[in-house]
Amino acid sequence: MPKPEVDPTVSLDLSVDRSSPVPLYFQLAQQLEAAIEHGALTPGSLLGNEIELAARLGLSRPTVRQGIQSLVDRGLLVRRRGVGTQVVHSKVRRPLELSSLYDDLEAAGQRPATKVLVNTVVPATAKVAAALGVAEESDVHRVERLRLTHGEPMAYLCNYLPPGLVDLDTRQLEATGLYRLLRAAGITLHSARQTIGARAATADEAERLGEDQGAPLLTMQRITFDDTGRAVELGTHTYRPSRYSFEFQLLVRS
Amino acid sequence: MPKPEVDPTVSLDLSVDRSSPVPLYFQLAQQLEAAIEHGALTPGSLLGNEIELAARLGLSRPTVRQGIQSLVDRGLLVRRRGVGTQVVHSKVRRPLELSSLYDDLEAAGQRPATKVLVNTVVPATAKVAAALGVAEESDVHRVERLRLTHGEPMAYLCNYLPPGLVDLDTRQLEATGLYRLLRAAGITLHSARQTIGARAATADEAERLGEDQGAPLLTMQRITFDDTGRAVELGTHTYRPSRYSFEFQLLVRS
DNA sequence: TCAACGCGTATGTCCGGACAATCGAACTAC
DNA sequence: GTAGTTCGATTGTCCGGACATACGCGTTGA
Repeated sequence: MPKPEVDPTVSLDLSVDRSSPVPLYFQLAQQLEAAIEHGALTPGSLLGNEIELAARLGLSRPTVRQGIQSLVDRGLLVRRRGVGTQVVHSKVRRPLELSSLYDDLEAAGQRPATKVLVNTVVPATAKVAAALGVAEESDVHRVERLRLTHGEPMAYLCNYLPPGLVDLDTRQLEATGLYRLLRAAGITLHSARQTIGARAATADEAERLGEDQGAPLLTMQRITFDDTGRAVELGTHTYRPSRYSFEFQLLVRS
Repeated sequence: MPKPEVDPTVSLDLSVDRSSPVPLYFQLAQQLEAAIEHGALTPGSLLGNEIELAARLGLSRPTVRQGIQSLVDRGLLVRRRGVGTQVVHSKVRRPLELSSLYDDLEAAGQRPATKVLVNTVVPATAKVAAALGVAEESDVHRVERLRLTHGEPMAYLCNYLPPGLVDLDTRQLEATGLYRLLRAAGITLHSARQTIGARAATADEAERLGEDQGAPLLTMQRITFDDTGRAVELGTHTYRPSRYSFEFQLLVRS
């Protein structure tokens, strides 16, 4: 008879600090995530039922459920009625977030450099005005930047922002990403609408990015909204495909 | 004095059916979503506090919160402590889901056509074996398809699947999408890892898609996992950028 | 005039319990 | 041996309440 197929129920030592300002369900979620990351909770292993887990931690079941649910929402755990909660196999880790190119690169340890080519105020064209929800011909910020890694150009970024939102200092733009400036200005980013495509480089684009005319470029257009629904940024970016591609994880909305 | 900036608190007639098998919180969520879609709840309007809403519906506050939370998770509502819950402005609607090209096109009313070029079993190369988590040289399905819209080729799709998962009938593959076949086979899709890039077309690719050699192509690689963590599909797709681009919405994970 | 304070209000967190729905496996009957 | 049934285990849904926390705004004080 072969060895049983059922994954073992793992029992690990969890604890919560009731004097901490961190919510209890969040403490639990953090510890579970750490246990998964660290390997204490192996893929496929069952988590043990919620009732007993709550008793062991001195928490109520709703609190335990809330903690588990947050990890389910992020794809780390799967619940099955009548079976239990188990750790998902494989490298299912960080799902897609709304992030800036700068943060992505920095997270990858690339130390990106930015060169601001243009930082002015211009009258909005019809398309820009429609995207940002402002009047045509009204003033908007226009920022053009070149993003470099290892001294080589990687992307050309053109952004429009409505006026009065944030102070666009060229030095700050070169030291950090646009999203950080927006967040630092008290803007709560909420969502974005993106389009990713490809096309051949024009002469100008080729020149800027160090490619040949007609070379394939990866393009991305994005409108970002804050939590009041205002459009706070319109970006038109072109990337050198040899140096950049979009990687992300998707979760099924169940 | 200008007219007040505060958005009005909208009161609409909601009701739940306790004899329905549909969960109460879900009924509430559906009705709220319908009200938003229909325009009864206008962007920016407050939803009214949860306590009173619960009382009006004869529900408990946790149930009402669960219903509201599901819409918050989908980006339709925003909660503010001390303020209330309000409808998000703008066209922030469907966030990114794990979907198939076929479903996307059909949802857009395109009626896609599929031509199966290859449908065989081949020994797995090192890369395919690593992606699918099977032994090198073991048998895997290989499917090559051409996706057409309006009689014109739009994408070339090459997929590998582990054996024994699903019966890959060529006729079915031409009538529907691969994801539907997987779901119909009882497989619960969970997540996918994607990479989107661009490159110049090779002679073969140009031939297949009706482009010139060296023309820019949009590329997508995807490994799809089911809820047990198994890799169930590896896809390598190339798209004609003049006929297809990736559009989606991102939500900030707060 | 303007800044600091306090209050009301709404959501955030947490509790303890109850019953229903579903899954898997052991058991039973044919 | 096989198919159908029963049953235990576990999550799903729902309730009613309690206190904490943060935001907006009016009031107060300098």
